[in-house]
Amino acid sequence: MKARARERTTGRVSESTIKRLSLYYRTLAVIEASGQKTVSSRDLAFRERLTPAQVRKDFSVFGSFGTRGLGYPVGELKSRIARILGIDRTWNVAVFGAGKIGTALLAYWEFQHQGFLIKGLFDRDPRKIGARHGDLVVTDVAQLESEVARAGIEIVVIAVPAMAAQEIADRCVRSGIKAILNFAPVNLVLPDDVCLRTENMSMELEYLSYSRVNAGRAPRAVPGNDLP
Amino acid sequence: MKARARERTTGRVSESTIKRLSLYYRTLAVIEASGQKTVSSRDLAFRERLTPAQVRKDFSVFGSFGTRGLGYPVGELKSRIARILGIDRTWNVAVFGAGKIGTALLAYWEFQHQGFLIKGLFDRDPRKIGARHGDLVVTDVAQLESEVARAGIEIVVIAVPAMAAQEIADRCVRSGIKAILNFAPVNLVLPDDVCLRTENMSMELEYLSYSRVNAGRAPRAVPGNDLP
DNA sequence: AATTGTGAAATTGTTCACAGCA
DNA sequence: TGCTGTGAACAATTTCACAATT
Repeated sequence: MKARARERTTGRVSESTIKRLSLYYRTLAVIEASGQKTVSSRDLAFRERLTPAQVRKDFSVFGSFGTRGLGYPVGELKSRIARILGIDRTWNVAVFGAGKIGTALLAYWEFQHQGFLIKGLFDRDPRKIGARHGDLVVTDVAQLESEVARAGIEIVVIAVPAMAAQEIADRCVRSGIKAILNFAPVNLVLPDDVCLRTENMSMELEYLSYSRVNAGRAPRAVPGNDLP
Repeated sequence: MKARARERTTGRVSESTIKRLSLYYRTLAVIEASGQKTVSSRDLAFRERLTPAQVRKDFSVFGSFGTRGLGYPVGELKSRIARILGIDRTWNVAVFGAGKIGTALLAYWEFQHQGFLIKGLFDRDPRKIGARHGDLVVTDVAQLESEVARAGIEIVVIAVPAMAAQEIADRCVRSGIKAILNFAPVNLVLPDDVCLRTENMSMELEYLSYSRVNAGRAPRAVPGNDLP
């Protein structure tokens, strides 16, 4: 293949590849900050505890970004990944639920998630409505439909109690929302064209529990080498 | 195989099976609360958006729990899963970082995670040390080693800034901790026998972003998340 | 000499399809 | 009849290994 970096329009890309792209992106930011200009699949693999072949395969799905004998140009690789992930733009986000989780997310956001702009914070509780969090004011969830439209919300974070989550999700979907990040411990039922991710801390804790109980054999991603 | 429910001691169990067990567990609690006494693989599969064969395969890894023609006894299945996951006991947990994320976790915990008991909350900031959160008092992180030992901490949650996370993790590991749930946006480097899970909200948001940009063909999530 | 890009092989995970049992 | 348990078929993902390129 002619080596001028070419982006390929690919058919099916696996979820795991996309998740790893996200990891690479974060690590590339660190590498870029350190001043390093190129990075090899071996280097990146070592940092992520993956194999170099995996790293190359992940990138090759989208085309040829690297230079044989040299590696990948850090800055360019990073911006290509940003483009693939769709984070070379901003997204308007609304958070539903101004309780502990909702407000903790706001704090988390401050120094992270540059491209995901929180444009709305909603709650049902009259005692919370009107409260300020940074430059956001808690809005009555009754105004969900009008505010989602007005603020051009594209992604919704659900941080309300389990009981209320399905109703909020339904109303968001009816307002045209197609991407939901759910923190409520409940299986939301949504149309197939809505992308839903459920953040599930129980699952992670239970996985830790499982692996402690079955401590003899721990699950390992062995770092792998192409050549020493 | 003789049909008396028998637990099998299995060799390699996939991570995805364990994650799904966690999902089944949560759903079984809902089913149990509804009074339903048996559940079929078809029923469970429908609720989790999986295939019935997948559900049966997951259970069969650990033995035969069901009754042909009838399904699985809800209560018994639930407690078997609890045993497999190691949540038929309690675990002593410490949280490092009493900032927004750490304290949000505490609130989240209240009505969840019954078996994971928070026995310590630590921070470095003198203004936070001594503050009460429910029946926990923020302890100086200087006492990490002594408190981990005294309270019999087995699982650690890291909710400190990225800068400080590796140091905390190292000290925990030196104190004998073998299971860490990390909320700091950094790749921790730890010995192979320490089980580490990193909760990564960026990854989920970026996945949503990706699937909106590539909206033509909707993404199917993996176990752990939403769809098969 | 170093390192990518990629078919082919190996491995892992999922679904099928049906025997066997309540 | 209905539904589990499971080997065999199939599908997806990862790793290998090496030609191609700088």
